[in-house]
Amino acid sequence: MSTAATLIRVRLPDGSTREYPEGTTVQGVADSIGKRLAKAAIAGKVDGRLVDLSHALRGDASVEIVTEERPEGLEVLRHSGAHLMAQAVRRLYPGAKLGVGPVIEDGFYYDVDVGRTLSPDDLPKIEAEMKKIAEEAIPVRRRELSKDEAIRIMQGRGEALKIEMMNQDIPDPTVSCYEQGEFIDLCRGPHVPDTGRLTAFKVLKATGAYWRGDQSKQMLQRLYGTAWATRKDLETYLFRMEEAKKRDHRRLGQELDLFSFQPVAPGAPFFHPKGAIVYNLLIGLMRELYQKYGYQEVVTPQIFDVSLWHTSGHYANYKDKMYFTLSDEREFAVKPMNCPGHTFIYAHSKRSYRELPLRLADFGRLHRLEQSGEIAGLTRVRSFSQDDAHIFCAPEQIESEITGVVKMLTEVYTIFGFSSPRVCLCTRPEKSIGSEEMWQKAEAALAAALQANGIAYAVAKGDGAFYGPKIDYQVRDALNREHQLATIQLDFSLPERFDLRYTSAADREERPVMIHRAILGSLERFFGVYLEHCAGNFPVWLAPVQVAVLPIADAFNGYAREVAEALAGKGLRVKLDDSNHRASAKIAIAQQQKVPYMAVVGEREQRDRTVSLRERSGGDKGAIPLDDFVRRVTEENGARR
RNA sequence: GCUGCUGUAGCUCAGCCGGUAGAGCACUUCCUUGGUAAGGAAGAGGUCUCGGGUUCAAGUCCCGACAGCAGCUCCA
Repeated sequence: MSTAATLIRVRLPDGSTREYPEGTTVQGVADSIGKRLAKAAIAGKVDGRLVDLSHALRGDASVEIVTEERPEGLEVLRHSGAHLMAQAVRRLYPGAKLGVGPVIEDGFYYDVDVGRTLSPDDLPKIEAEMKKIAEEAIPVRRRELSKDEAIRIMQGRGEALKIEMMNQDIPDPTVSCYEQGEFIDLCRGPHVPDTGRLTAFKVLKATGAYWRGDQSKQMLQRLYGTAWATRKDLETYLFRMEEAKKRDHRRLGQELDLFSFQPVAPGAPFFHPKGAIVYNLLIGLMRELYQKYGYQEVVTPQIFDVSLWHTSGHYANYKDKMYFTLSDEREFAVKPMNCPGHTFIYAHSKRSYRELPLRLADFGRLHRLEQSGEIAGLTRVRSFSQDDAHIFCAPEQIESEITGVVKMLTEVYTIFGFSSPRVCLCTRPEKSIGSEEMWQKAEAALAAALQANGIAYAVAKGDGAFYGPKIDYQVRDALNREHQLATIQLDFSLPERFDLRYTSAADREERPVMIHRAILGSLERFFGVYLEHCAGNFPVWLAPVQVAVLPIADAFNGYAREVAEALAGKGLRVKLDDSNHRASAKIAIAQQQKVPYMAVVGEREQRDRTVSLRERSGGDKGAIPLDDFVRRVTEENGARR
């Protein structure tokens, strides 16, 4: 160390300040703090900017050491994982071209062109090569290069895609590259100091992906991988994935006999009796709340003359997703939305401001021709219904109406155990109708309503409906995955297109505003999301079978029938299992069907007029009097628990 | 829609280098009448998704259709 070295002041997260010679690296700072930290360090944060450990400090700065357990540390680890995978691919498939390799939730991917499609057999080979490179502990070096020089290097390596990126997307005159052994990649970084830091990773799958997500461009192979700080974390993650698979709603739908799909109607679910019970209970809940929140339910047609869709703007903006039919020499379209139909009910009579807000709800079946590759289980279907409603109101009622929707929605989500939703304000999309002022007014009104209710939200530019901006609600499920459910859309266009009016207090003809809103959203999608959320363990009020009555032997079938009738008499859903299985088999079957309560009856129960209770969560809960049991389940059912 | 993978009994799946189809569960019948996660036996059940092609011979190989699954910018 030169005696003339200038000292710089480094502020640490705990507020303390230390002095170091200028040029000290982040690793150097970590080393000076402690052995454990020095070892766990994976990157640094200098004045809030993520940098490599090898980053040399050139002046006073606040420095944070990022360890691999921290979210940023994991991100660095995963980004390096992507490089490691790319290096393995370059070693195994000479001439392979690299696309992009970003970090994603729980892992990373890298798009590569290896001149053919990769099969599942390729994955273990790639992973084995990655292990080899990791064990070599190759130092990772950052290089700042001029763009021209970087392009020359990439040309030498045949990296056509990287060159395209530099030419088209990177305006900066200099770029950074990361080098590890014979491998070099264009990358912002930061990265781990050497490949030996990668100890827990796995190559997960390979699929096709278009270069830059553009269908007209070449198809690359997207390799997915994951990396974690420790092997244990990796195992936990893989276990979590297995658990998620077990509660996949398509699988549960089959196992619990809730619904099915048939090739004759792609994207259109068939709800079996048990599934239909749940489906109708969801509708029942909403109907009850409609009463409370002042909605009126209507029933409207399925198909309309195309002229209606021309007026509404759907023909121009939504035609690709609509079903058409030529019948009676007249062209009709199957409705993809309820809104235009509702305008007819509104316009059927002369409306006064005294009637507003008019809230019309409709569980009508909708059909949308989603792209064949988009449809999946219940989450993306072509035939569905929504807990849909349209609120016709005066402009000055917008805020209070939206407040009302927000209140109702909170009540609903509480019932289902979805908490802290994320809210988005979606603005004007490219394909849309209505004037610019109209949109600005509508977007401002939604923002005002959100602010008035103290709701934090993000803006999703261009994600609105074609007729107006919207507020979307995303909830997190039991596995911490996000799902979009509620939507609240503001619409000044349809009232104009259908020339809707009301007479104001000042006896003037005014234009109402329409608020489109759904809380569960599509009932089909909600069904799927909730089924996964509860893993098929429906609460008592939603369970297709609430109680399974299980006689120990035929001799007690009579009493078992009495028990079943006592429950059914209270409107409860009961299944009497009078098969000749043994009690333990009957229990296993009911357990697998995730029935909340099992009432086992034998000689003792018959004598004492009790049932031996067993809950889905397992274990014999002992005998309770039949009357008490009926009361308990009835109460729980009514309370929607 | 595009790319890849898959399609065998009601369900989950096996079926080798092409030689006429198998298991477990479920179902039917019989035996068993049992106390908290599956008692035993017998039987029935298949146009191997559909349509073409290659072959002496196709569930198996090739082409096409349909359906399902995964993916299709979370921007170096």
